[in-house]
Amino acid sequence: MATSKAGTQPFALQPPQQERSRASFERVLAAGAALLEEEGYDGFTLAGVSSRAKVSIGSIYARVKSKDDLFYVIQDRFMTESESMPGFVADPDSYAELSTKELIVQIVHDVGRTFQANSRLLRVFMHRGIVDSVVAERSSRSVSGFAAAFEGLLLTRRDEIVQQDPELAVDVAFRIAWGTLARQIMYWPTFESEHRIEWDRLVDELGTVLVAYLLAADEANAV
Amino acid sequence: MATSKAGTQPFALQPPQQERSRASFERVLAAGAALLEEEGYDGFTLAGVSSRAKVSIGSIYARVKSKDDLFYVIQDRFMTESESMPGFVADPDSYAELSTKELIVQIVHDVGRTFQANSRLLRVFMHRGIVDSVVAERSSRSVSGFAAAFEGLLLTRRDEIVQQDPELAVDVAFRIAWGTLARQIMYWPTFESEHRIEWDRLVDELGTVLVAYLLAADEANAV
Amino acid sequence: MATSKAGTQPFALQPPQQERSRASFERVLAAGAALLEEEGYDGFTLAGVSSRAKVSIGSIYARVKSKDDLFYVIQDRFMTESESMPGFVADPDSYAELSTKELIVQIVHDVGRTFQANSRLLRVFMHRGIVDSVVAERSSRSVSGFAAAFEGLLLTRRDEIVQQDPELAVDVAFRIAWGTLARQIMYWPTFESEHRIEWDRLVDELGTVLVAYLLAADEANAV
Amino acid sequence: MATSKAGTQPFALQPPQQERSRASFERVLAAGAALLEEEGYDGFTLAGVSSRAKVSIGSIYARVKSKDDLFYVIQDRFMTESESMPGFVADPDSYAELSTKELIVQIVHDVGRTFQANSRLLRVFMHRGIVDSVVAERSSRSVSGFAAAFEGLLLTRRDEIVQQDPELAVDVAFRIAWGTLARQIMYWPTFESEHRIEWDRLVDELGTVLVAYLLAADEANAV
DNA sequence: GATGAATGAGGCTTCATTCAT
DNA sequence: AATGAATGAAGCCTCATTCAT
Repeated sequence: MATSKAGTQPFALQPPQQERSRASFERVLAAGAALLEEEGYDGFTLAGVSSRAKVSIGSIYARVKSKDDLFYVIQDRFMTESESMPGFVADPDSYAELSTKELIVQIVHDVGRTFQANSRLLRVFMHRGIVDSVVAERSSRSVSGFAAAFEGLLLTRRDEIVQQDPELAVDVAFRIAWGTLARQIMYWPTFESEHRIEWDRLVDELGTVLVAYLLAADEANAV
Repeated sequence: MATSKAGTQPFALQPPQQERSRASFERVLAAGAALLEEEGYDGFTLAGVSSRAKVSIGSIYARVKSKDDLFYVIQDRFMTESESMPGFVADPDSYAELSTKELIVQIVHDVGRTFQANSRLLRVFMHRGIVDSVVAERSSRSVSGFAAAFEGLLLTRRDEIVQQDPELAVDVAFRIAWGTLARQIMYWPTFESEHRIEWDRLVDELGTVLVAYLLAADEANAV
Repeated sequence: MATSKAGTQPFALQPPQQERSRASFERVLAAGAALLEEEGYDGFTLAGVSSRAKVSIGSIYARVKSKDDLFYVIQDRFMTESESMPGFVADPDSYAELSTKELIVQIVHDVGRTFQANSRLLRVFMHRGIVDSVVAERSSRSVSGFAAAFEGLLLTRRDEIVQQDPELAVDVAFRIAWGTLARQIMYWPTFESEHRIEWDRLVDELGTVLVAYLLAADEANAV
Repeated sequence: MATSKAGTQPFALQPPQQERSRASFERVLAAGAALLEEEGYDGFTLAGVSSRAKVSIGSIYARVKSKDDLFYVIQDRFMTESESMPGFVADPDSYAELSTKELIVQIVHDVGRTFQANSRLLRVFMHRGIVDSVVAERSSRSVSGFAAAFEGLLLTRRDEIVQQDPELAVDVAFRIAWGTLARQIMYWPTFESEHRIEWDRLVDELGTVLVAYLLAADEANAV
């Protein structure tokens, strides 16, 4: 079982007292993220981050308790960046005009776009999440936020949902969209079925699935 | 041994006087799998396997080219064990009597049971699959086999599938079932939505989703 | 300083009692020599010899005390093979007709041919000789035999040697021929001077040198 | 540092605050060289160097990419030390006054002295040179430099050389001197002929040989 | 006698973390 | 405060030698 690190307090130990210091830690985070993207977790060494950021290892340790801790901060940074969020989280109001069916399809597309845009880093977070419960917990928290937005948005159309328990249904709907696409990204480009359907097709089809589930099969097929 | 993968397959010596040797390598594989289950990939060290199996490191290397290779053999062994296969793969004929709706529900349950029974090892294979393409490839091949069985079974009821492209639909259905459940296992026990619905409930609901998608919403709701 | 193994008794521990056993040890020696030629000393492992000779490691150890010992036996075998000897050692009488100058030139050519024909193995023996005094001692003994033949042959023309101490002179002559050519072989194909003169040219020139030294410069130049 | 060989050259960090670090790496090089001298290449282990230099293994790896690389650096250091160079390389001008015959004799003595003073390390470099082409290449380059100096010096007296091709002749002369003496050092103290003439005698005689070859036998004998 | 599986010491290398400057 | 040199535990792998069968 992975070591349970829940409860550690990972954020910056000292409030940055100088601008220069803040900027250099910022470089550390950027360098770390870049390294993770380019070389995966195996290439993420403190020596590498230090030399890439042009910040000494000692300075990194002044801000962060351990390598794991640095990873957590990078993950945090990533998760709060707007580019890493699906559109329906960043700007839910703009979906008001859509029909429910269109809304579902649109939301699924947002999820798909998010995964494609961040696949490398997401893969690294999945990788570590399996082994480090702090990472898993944080990923989970972030995704829960997305789930809440997703579900909130759909529940504004609660009357149209045909399932008996709409709360449950939208939760399941989110898991399906997120889980299925996450899985493709994870082993990308190795797909697990012989039919190597393309990403866009899969995203479209996921829309169909959720429409069928939440609204009605008839509706789904009436394209 | 089922799947023969030239080049990465273990040595497979002659049985005669190697009986003792075969038994000791069997202990190595068991020890390795146990270590992986209990401590994850980080705990999987040659020293650990050696001492747990009571087999010297040198003996392990007599059968296997490298640590990675040992991992592959363990993976292979796991993938060809019947306990690691969903029921619909091991024994597809016994599903003939079921109605299509029952069949779908049953198949999804099979998938769910497989994940629950093997969650620890599956998590390790996912973990390594992200980083080691041989592992990913093998996992993928195994899952492809399940997908083929899944799809084959559903396509015997092709007439009842309402989607315009039944081949695509059953492929998507498999990805949804597999991907969603794999994802839950991956971060187990951390779920990504606030609603911590239990595993069985999710499996049930997945059945509903796929029935709605493949057959019709009406059917799905007529519980 | 390399471990001094002088005094160990390296030859076959047991007289071969059966023909079959003798033949199999013969295969061991051949396999060992082939391995040494093809892969150098680093590729000379007992596992390699055993599998190549199709003789078990245990059987090898029945004939030989250690890996070093096996090497010694192979070296011995090589040194007593006629192919590894210069012509003037194998058949000194056939040089009787030559003029002294021709004799010198011919002898040097013999040395050159010997080195070229056996360069790979000779290199291995040099390599080990630096580190293992038993190997050095044996090489030395073998070369001493060649030296004796060389010197004996030249001393039949003692009257023509212009140096004051003909015994010394022919000894030096041999060292020069042997040493210079051995050195080229050793680092072959890396030569140590910018002029990459070819082997044959060097051999010719060595003849000239020795004629000049032993007979007279005038004689040498009167080609 | 003299010869700059891009790619294989050590890191060469800035002097400032690395003074301590430079000193410790110096200790590493000294310990390595001492180990090589005392125990040969087999005794040259990182653990040995580390404990002898009182520098951690990790620190060694901060300066050097691998064990081989450390060896190269030691070799480089050795080759650029003035003590390892024959006098005619370090200070060719001081030979201007000598007669050509005296020059030849003196140069050969220089070579002899170089070999005697550095026999242990030279033996190690020969040993590795057989197996590691980088070592061979570097040795070769160093010796080529000596050869050039040797040949340059002799060619200032080109008119006195009786051989038809003076360039070739001095090249051969160098090979003979270097090769013959290198060979004696290699198997030191085992000589290959029964006459165990002493080193100095051999060096003297080599002088005679080269005088006879380059100038004339008469000259050589007129001692 | 022959076999070859088993042993395990010993070698190289990496990298998170510490701490003197 | 910042630096980056130093540490050394821990991991993987090889192969000569032994010994049960």
